[in-house]
Amino acid sequence: MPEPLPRSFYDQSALTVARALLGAILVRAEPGQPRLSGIIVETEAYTGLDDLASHGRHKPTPRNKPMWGPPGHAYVYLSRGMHWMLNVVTEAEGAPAAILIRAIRPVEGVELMAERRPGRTPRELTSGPARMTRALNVTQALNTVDMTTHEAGLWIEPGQPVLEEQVRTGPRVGLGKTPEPWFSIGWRWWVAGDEYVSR
DNA sequence: CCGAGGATTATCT
DNA sequence: GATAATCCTCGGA
Repeated sequence: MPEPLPRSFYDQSALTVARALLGAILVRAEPGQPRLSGIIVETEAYTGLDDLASHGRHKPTPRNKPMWGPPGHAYVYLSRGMHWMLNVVTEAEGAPAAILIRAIRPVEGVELMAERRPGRTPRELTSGPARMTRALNVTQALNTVDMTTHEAGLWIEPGQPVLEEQVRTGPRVGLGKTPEPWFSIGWRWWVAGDEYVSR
């Protein structure tokens, strides 16, 4: 069984990590359940410094504090009062930055994912940040856990590298009234033509 | 197929 | 009190 990506992987620029995560395998292992996994096909980078779209744009608060924490840990928060979002913290401790994992292509445990997403087509199982967390049972309970070990049942393994010619970038999704240039900057990465990419 | 609007609640101003 | 790194349903074509 491959080892989780190490802390040094996440201790890089958020932009570098967001690109490098394409093709990696997100793994969810819960006691008494079959292992769930999928290939990461869509990511978004949020840096704190001057990024007016990022939760790390201001001071640390109870919610966004994990973004300042050590790289390789999870940052999970509730969006719109009902959807859990999964991020991986990047860059050195003290620098607020994280990657939002927006979509995966299911590999292992598709049956269980389907059970958790009743009435959905296969494509709808994990083709969006909240769809994915629902299929993988990622909730608040996983906020701040270390994703560089097997301990918490959530980690990322190396996968098949995605070639540069298959990578696309574009504006991040759902930013509302975020001002330019942050609204349109190409900090969303996805695999060209993959049906599991959101929208 | 497509766009509009509602759901639902923690979080921050 | 307003907002939110979203998803789903429904109505119209």
